[in-house]
Amino acid sequence: MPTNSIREVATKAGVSTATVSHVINETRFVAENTRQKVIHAMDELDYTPNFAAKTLRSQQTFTIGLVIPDISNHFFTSVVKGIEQNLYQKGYQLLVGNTDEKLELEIEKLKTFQAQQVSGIILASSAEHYQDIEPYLNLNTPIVFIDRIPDGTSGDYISVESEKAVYNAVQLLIERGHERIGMVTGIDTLSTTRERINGYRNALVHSRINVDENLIFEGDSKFTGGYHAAEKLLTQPGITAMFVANNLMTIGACTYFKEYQITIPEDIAIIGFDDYEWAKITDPPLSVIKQPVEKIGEKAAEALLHKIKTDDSGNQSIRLPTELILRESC
Amino acid sequence: MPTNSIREVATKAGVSTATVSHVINETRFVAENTRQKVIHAMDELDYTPNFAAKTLRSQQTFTIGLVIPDISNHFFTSVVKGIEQNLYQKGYQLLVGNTDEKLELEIEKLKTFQAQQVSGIILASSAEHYQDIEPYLNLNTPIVFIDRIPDGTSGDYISVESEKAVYNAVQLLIERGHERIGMVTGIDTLSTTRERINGYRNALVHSRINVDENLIFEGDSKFTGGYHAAEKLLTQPGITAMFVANNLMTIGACTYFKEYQITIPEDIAIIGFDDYEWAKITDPPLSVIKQPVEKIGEKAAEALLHKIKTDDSGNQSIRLPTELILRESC
DNA sequence: TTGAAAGCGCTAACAT
DNA sequence: ATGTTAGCGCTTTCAA
Repeated sequence: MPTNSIREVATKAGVSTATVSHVINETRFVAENTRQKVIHAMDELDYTPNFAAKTLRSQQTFTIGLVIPDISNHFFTSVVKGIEQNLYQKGYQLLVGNTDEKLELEIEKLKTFQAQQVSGIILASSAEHYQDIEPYLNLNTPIVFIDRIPDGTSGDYISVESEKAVYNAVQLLIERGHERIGMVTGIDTLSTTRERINGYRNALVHSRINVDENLIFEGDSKFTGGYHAAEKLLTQPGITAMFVANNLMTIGACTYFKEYQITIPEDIAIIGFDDYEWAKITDPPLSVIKQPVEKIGEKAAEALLHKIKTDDSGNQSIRLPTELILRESC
Repeated sequence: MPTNSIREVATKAGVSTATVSHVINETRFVAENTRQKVIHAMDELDYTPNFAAKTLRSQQTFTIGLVIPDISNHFFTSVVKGIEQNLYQKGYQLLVGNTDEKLELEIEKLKTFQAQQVSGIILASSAEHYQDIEPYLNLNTPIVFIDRIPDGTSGDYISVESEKAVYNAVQLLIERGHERIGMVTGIDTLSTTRERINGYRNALVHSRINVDENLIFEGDSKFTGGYHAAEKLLTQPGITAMFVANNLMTIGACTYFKEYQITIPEDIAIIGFDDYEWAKITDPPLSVIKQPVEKIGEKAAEALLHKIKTDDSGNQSIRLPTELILRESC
C-alpha cells in the first residue's frame, strides 16, 4: 500500500492540506465543487488517514479499552458484542484485555490502556473495594463499570437488578413448596455475589424460613465450583432445591447431578443465572434468570461515549431489569 | 495527569531528548550515571511515553487487529482467549472487530486496522475467494488466517483437519449402521463448509453409499439455520442420522427435535461440531468433534509474532488435529 | 558518550 | 471560501 498522506491528496486535488482535513472531518465549510475534487483525489489515491498522526495532533485516540475477567464466558462476550457494535458505529475502536479474574492483571491492563491514552474504559472489575483500583485510575479517563461494582465505586455503572432477580427466583421456589434451598454463589468478594446472596436471604426471611448457612456454598464462578458445590450441598439433609448464581457453575452442578443420576427437578430443583440457546436442550431444560446481555453492552458504550463527549460528570448509572424464565428444572 | 513529554524529562535530567529516548528503548549505549539521572527524572515526573507519537514516528504500534465473524460464538471467543494471553505476554495489544459474517464489514474493519497501522492482523474471513479481500490487504502488514481459509489464500493460516474429522465422524455413523445420513452445513461460501462437505461425501463414497443431495442442507451457521435444517431433513424418507457442522446449528437442530419430541439417538442420531461444557448435560449428551480452540489462538499469535519479527515470508501454516468425543447422541 | 534537529501526518489558529 | 504553517511527542541521522 503506497501509504499516501494528506499532502498528496492536497496536491492532487489542487488544494491545501487544510481543506482536505476539513473535508474529511467536516469541520468547516468547503464548496461542493472543491469537496468533490478532494473526495475524488482521495478515491484515486486510495487514501486512508494516518491514525497515529491524528491522535498525536488531536490528543484523541478514539479507542476504548475493555477490561473483563473472562473473555470466553458467554455472558461477557455477549456484552462485548453490544459494546463493539455501538462503538464502531460511532468511529471508536475496541481494545480488549482479559484478567482471568486476577486483580493484578486487571491493574496492569488498566495501566497499559491509560498509557495509550484510550478515550475511555469499560471495566468489569474483580476488585472488592474501589480503593483497590483507585490509585491506578487516571481521573481524566472516563470509565464505566459493568456487571460488578466494587464497594465504594463513585463512577457510572451499568448493571442488573440482581438482588431483586434472585429474590424473585427464590420466592418462586418457596411458593412451589421448597424450604431447604441451597445457594451456590460466585467469588465472595464480588459485588454481584453479595447482591445475589442478599436476594436469597431476603426471600427466605420474607417467608419466615430460617437461613441455614450450611446451605450457602461459595463456588469459584467456574465449572468446577458448581460441580463441587452440588456435591457438597447434596450432603445437607432435606435439601430439595438450589439456586446457582452464574452460568458456568450451573453447568457444573448439572453435570454432577447427571453423573450421579440425581434427577432434576424431582430430586432437586434448580434455577440458574444467565440464559443461552443451549439452556433449552439440557436435561431438563433449565429455568434461569435472564440478563439483557447485549443491552448491558450498548448502554455501557452509550454512557461512556456520553461522558467522553460532554465531559459531564453526572451519573449515568443504570440497573437493567432481568427476566425469570421458567422451563422444567424447577 | 500532567502529561509530561520526553522534553521535560530531558530538561529535568539535564540531557537531550535523544538520550532519554535511548534510555527508554535501550537503543544505544548510555553511561550508567546518565541513565540513572534519566530514570530518576522519569520517576519524579511520573512519565509515560506518548504512544501516538511513538507510533507516528516509528511506524510501529505493537497492536494486533483481530477480525472475527461472531464474537459471541464460543468457538471464536475461546480462540480469542488463546490469542490474548499469548500477545499480552509479549507486549502487544489486541484490537477486536466483529463482522457479523458480513464481507463489507470485514473489509471496513480490515481497512481501519491497517489505517491504524496495526503490527499484524489475525483474520477469520467470510470471503469465499482470496481475491475478494486481497485489494484491501496491505502487503506489509503481516496477516494470519484462522479457521476459514479463503480460496487461493497465499498467506499463513492456522486451522484444523476438518475434512478428516468429518470423514471419521460420518464413518462412525456408517459403522453403527446408518446409511441415510443428513448433513447440515454452514454458510456455503466458507472453506470450512467445503471441507466438511468433502469429508462427508468421501466417507459415504468410501462405503459405497450413494450421496443423496437432498440430504445436504445449507444452514446459516446460526441457531435458526440448524433449526430449519432439522425440520427439512426430517421430511426425507429413511433418514436416521445427521451430522451438523457447527455448534450453534447443533443447538438449533436439537431444539427442533425436542420441540417435536423426536428422540435422539433412537429417532435420529446426531454428531455435532465443537465441544463445550454444556454438551455433557444436554438431552442426551452430545457426541461431537472437538477442536483445540485455545491452541488455535496460541498458534495464531505465535505465527503472527514470528512474521512480524523476522519478516520471514516462510509459511507457518498448521492444521491442528481434532478429537471425536462420543457421548450418547449417536 | 552525547546532542541538535529534521520530520512522521495531521489539525487548527491565523491569514487572506 | 480557502491557504499557510506551527507544532503535537517522539525517533534517529548526522555531527561532535
